[in-house]
Amino acid sequence: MSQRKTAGDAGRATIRDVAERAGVSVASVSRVLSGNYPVSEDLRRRVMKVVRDLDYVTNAHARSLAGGGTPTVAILINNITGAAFAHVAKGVEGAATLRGWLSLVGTTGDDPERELALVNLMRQQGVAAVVLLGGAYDYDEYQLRMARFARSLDAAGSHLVLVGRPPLEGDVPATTVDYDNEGGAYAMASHLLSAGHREVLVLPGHSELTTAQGRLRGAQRAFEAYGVPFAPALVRRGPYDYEHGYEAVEAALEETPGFTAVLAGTDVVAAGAMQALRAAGLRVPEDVSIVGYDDIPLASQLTPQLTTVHVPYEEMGRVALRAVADRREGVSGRRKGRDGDHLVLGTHVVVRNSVRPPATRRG
Amino acid sequence: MSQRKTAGDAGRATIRDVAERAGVSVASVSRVLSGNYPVSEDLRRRVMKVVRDLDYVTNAHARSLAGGGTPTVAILINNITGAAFAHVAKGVEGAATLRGWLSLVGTTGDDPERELALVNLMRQQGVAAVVLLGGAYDYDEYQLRMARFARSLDAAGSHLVLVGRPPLEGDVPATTVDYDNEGGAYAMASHLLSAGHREVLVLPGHSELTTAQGRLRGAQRAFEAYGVPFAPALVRRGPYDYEHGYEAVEAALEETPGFTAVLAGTDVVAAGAMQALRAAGLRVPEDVSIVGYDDIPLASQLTPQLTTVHVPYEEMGRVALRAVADRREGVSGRRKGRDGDHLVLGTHVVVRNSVRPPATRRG
DNA sequence: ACAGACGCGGAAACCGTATCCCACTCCCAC
DNA sequence: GTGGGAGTGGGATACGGTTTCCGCGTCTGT
Repeated sequence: MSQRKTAGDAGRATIRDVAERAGVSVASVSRVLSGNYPVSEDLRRRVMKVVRDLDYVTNAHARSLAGGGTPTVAILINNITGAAFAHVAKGVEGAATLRGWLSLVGTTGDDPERELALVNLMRQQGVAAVVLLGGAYDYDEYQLRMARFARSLDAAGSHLVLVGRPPLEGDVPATTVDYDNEGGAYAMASHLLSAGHREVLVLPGHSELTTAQGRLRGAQRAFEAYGVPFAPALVRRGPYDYEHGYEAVEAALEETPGFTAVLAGTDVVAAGAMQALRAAGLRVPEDVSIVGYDDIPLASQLTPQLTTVHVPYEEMGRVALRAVADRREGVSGRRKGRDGDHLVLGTHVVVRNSVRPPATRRG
Repeated sequence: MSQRKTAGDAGRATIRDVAERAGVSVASVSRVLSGNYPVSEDLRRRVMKVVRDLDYVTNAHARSLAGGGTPTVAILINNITGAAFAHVAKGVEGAATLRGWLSLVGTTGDDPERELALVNLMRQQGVAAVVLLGGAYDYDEYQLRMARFARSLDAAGSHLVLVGRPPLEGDVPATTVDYDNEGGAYAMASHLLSAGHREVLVLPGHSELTTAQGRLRGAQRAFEAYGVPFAPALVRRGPYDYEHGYEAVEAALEETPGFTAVLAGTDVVAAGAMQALRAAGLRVPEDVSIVGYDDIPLASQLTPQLTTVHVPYEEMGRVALRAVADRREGVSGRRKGRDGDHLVLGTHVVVRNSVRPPATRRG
């Protein structure tokens, strides 16, 4: 007596239990369930009945081990709570589910250690791809770190996808899905300038954050194009959050008043800025105009509704997953990774009603 | 010649590759890596060097199959984008990562079919628990469906956790993490009534949504306690979104003007309502007061900042995971599932500045 | 110096599934 | 009636680890 599991007891039913109970072989059950092999109608019925009776589901781990298995994509994100990247995650997850893929999610909380740990964890899981969301901090070490991730994942048959970050330098096996960050900032700043604003408070974000760098560059280019001097005193840096927007405006009103518009690096920053202006008794947009960036739902829910730059976050997520899926299909070329490595999506200004020409008050 | 994989080629390195290259047995490598067995320092060093050289990670599927493996919790959610439930997800994920657990995430998009498919998928994955987020639609079929999920998962050694929904009836193996929904609504409505408001526009949400039912009940109880008649004409139903808030107020201003306050079922609905009032030339809170529910970041970012009910969403997520983890430790009692089955967290009103006593204008 | 005990390395069984390959059956055509 | 072909069932094996059991070597105590 081999004393196997006393049937029907604890744990889940195995394919053997099903086979035994249906009086067929294990292989037949597997074939009925995977459906990629012809079986008689009678067999199918018998097996399916037992499957329903036992409420049997195949063990995904065993299945993956044996070669099959549902592909899984890992989503690594700083903070699920951020509206912008939640939308990207939604795009990835939605596209994944559509193809029957699974989505693992991990949050890094801006901690490089945790990021490393998570990438390794995902590597263990044998994920088809790791999608890294969010602007990166452009430390020296960053490029090396990411390159190592990329090669490591590539060697394990997986793939690294960077969303919303600039592409990696050199011949690194990674895909980047990006948006025209600088172009959006250029257009947004131009909008303000063409409305007549000349003294603009700029809140671009942290200087190490690649996203912030791009947005600032775009704004600068616009100022140059309009021949308007870019006053460093009117640039205030800080994190992409509500509090920063509030405090920056508060401080600017104190130290460098006279600006007629605020160019915020983010809708959330713009919201904080708007609140601070109100608290100081200024009206938006009558006294001061404000623009944001991202076009998250908040932008259209503020009063006045925010003129901002639309970024196709959810589509970026979908595109990222498609890139991975396509690459997985086209295993023919083997060592490719040439095209489709860097996808850039467009942005555009959404005009609402937080901008007016400046009141004629400075002299 | 057994013609195994030509070492160092495609795919990931196996434990055998490591063993071979280090000149030790497979078992030794496993022991070094899992660390649950004494090994000599020399062996450890030799193995670890090869592990680093090969950038080896264990195959999670194989490990799970063999009994070990990292526990995984599945988070099923209607829409990641919703701020409230994103916070719950964050709580679950954070607590999971803290314990070295993994988080799978799936979105159901309010589709029962997809929910079913996802629960089955998660069952295949052998997850330690399935956490279902969000208010439920109280159809007749719902209770049966959930009970089936619960039993099914329980039989497979997993567990169902309902967050933000009322508990299941009968002896169902599921855990519920809830908050004092009705109590919060009672307190919120009382706040409005004690400020002197008598004509209150109520936007409770969809009548089939359990969350909405609770919030409406709480409000009604408060009205009764204050001896204020609850006017059905001033109740407008609809989805929990910005547009509904806007349109409901628009319609109410047309059909049943004279209300001095809006009791919104959600902060987002409140935001819509606020916008509509402004569009109609009314000031908040001077002409009309508004209160929300949920206390998402948006609430404090609006102008004026919204008085609302704080719901400990992130903590609910943490509590949910802890409940699962505890249950998993305490396998001693075997057939328990008695206590800890229904956890209720408290809510409280957060007073900001969207409420004022009604202007003396009605006669 | 010898016996016993302890520590550590290695072979093999097993986890649950998919699949290759072979054998068997049934049917049809010659 | 028999041979061949098509179609279906079943046994064996691989997937990558973990773990148990066993054996050998060395250290210690008397």
